Amino acid sequence: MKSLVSAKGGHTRRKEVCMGCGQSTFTKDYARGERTCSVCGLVASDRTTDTGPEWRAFTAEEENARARVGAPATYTIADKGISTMIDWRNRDASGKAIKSTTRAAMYRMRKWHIRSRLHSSQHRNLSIAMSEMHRLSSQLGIPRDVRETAALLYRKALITKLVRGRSIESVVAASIYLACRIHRIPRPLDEIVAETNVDRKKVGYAVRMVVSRVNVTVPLPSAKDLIPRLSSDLMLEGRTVEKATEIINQAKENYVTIGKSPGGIAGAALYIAGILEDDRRTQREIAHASRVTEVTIRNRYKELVRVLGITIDVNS
DNA sequence: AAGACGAAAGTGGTTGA
DNA sequence: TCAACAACTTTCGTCTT
Repeated sequence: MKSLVSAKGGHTRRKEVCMGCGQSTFTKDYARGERTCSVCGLVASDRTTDTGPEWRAFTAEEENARARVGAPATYTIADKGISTMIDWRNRDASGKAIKSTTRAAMYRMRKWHIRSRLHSSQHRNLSIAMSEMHRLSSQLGIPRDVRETAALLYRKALITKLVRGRSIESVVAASIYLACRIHRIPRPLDEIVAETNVDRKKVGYAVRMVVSRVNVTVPLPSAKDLIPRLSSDLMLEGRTVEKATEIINQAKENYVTIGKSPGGIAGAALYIAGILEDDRRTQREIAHASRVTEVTIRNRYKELVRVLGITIDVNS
């Protein structure tokens, strides 16, 4: 995790070298308002900017009521009533006739002006939804092609009058969730819901509605799809990932994956692969990354070892 | 001290009447 | 709509490294 963050930083301007140890890893401590070097502990500055909210909230309702961030929805609602109108008369401000060349340009401008305006309530809805979708998918780091699928799903849902009586946000969240699954990069529903202001149940219901009413086949999340994400979170090596994939394939052939949570299977496969390839992670680390408990990892791993007849070399 | 193990009781979601 | 059910979680004590 830490090294991922530091590896990402392409901002050379912001890079600061610690005067104490010569390395450049600083962490902010908001509780004390200090920036300290995480290697040697030198306090770099004692005036940290707290980027968090200045309010406190004790319930989800309060959180929703007080949060001031979110989609700048007002800018996308229709034209916000401040757009310019282009007159149809071919006269300039003083009433003189406009030159023919200018007239042709005016004609094109009018055409596109009208086309760009939002006509029906559906367009209006779509406009709001798309801005929300943009916000949510950016927040979650959803790739472009998946966004396209999500947008398409939403449009289909809108046509089948599915959004009526439901919040736009919940259907948007559902579309993104399903698009991720279609593209075989499943995200846990909770992760998506966490970035919205709607409750989980409503999003879950919207997911069901979209699946049943919109004509799409959504593959069930499989353990194999989770491997890339998990292994990058755990910073495992290539051969370990390959081994884990192999284990999952074998597990599928032996029908031990049915009815089990994909996270558990993927985690267990990575755990075994880690031991076999000498690229070991603790059960706790894996459990945390794959969003199941250590116990589940243990159970799946025991089961996989038993069914697949893998012998674990203990002295490693 | 940290990690692994497993038992037992509790929880949320699916299935079938 | 409700109860049964399997999978999974939580909790906790014990053993191993």
